[in-house]
Amino acid sequence: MCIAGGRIQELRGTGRLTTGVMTPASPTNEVRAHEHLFFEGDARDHIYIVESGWVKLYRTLIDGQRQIVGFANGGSVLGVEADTLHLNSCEAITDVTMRSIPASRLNGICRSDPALAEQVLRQIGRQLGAAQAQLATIGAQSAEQKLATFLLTIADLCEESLDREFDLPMRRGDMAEFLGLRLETVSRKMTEFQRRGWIKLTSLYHCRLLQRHVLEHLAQGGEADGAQMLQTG
Amino acid sequence: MCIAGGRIQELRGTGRLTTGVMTPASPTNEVRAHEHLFFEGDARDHIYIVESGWVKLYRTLIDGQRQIVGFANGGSVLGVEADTLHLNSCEAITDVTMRSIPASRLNGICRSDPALAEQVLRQIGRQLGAAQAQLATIGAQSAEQKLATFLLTIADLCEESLDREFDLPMRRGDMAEFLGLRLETVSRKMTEFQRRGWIKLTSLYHCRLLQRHVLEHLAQGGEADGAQMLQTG
DNA sequence: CGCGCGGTTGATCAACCTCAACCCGCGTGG
DNA sequence: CCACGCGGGTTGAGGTTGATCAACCGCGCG
Repeated sequence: MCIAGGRIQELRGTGRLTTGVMTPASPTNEVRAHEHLFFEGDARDHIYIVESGWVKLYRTLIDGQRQIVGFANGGSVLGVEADTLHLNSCEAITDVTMRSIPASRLNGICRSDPALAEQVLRQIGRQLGAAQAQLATIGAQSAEQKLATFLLTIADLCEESLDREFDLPMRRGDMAEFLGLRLETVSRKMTEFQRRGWIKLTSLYHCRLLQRHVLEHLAQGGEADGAQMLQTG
Repeated sequence: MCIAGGRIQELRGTGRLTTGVMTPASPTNEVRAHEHLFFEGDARDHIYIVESGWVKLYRTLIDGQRQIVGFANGGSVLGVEADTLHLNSCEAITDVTMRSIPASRLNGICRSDPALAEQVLRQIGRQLGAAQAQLATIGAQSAEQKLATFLLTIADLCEESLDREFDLPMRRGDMAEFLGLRLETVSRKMTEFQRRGWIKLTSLYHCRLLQRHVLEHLAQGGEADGAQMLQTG
């Protein structure tokens, strides 16, 4: 099913942690768009579970280059990769609500709250798989293929709503930093996709898939100029 | 400490699961170099814990491109990213011994074996951090920087033994597929590193670091031609 | 109005890929 | 013993992709 053309599974809403699992006392925090939940190097005194909204996780190299290592929405667990210090920075890209769990409660969590522990375990496994899929995308695909993969992922995410139409919750620069490209390249490819009739951008942040099969072919490693896809052009 | 120039922490031997944690009944399997433990798409009826030796985890795109998503040695847990089917193929690159845990025992593992469960939790967190570090390397660094990062990672791994001297347990092609490069590029950069006096290859699979600080500078995003590093040349 | 931010577009360039030849060590078999 | 092929690696020439640098657009806002 999900072969190596891999989608970013952490973007999916499936398997999310239900609030019912949480102990009633877990506090709910709210964070506004563009605020940071934590920075790389901060002490990790909590882990967080996103309830609604979107955040981006990223790392910064000393030369200023950034790499977004994941986007996360409802159900995702943040901060589990860290031991004592956060390894990523985390910034809300929309308004966000989340629950926080003190790091101290992680010790012995299996005994104290086995249901939560197993949910967390499953969720980390999912995130690991997503990170690996993203490795395959960044490491082995062309700019065109990366963008096709990315758009399909976001589209799948929103297929609960109107088919083939969805919001892109991040800017061009975020997409570029996620895919290991420059924002100019993302911009060029987006317009190219549109010019070829594969997608339609109704606004900068809203997209409609016109030729989903072409994108799927690309995302799985196919060429853009195959004759078999011109039949519908 | 480990800022974004990120090393592949899963390569480190630290934090490995001790056999004492395992229930005595866990069977030990042996696998010879170049044999597969499992393939992408196989049913995941076990997870595995590596005891000794090295394996590579990889995904294959339909056009034949491969991406190695991680190398694993003693202490690593394999198969946790999967739900019902393995998402990666896993091949031994040296002779390997490992223990297997039936997938059925994962349900309720927190109750039945909380010590093991928490070790697995920590280990997956580590692997997730490693995958994210690798994302930053692949997505945001040049070929030169990627190779410097990679060599330092392997070197750190072996710093238990003779300082600055270590084995590369994989071939050029594996390094390339891990770093998102072509093997010709890896080969070229390796000889270039050697020509510049940064490393010395005593054999194809044995390396000695002569100018560790130069590699560190590169790995953190620095330039190769800075004057400040020629003082020791 | 002027400015800044985010995005688009164009021209140029270099890093890396591609394809091909070649080297070397090794095992095999005539 | 040598010829041969093979796997893994290195090296070279040339092409392409995507980065770089710069100009420009549209919009919102002080």
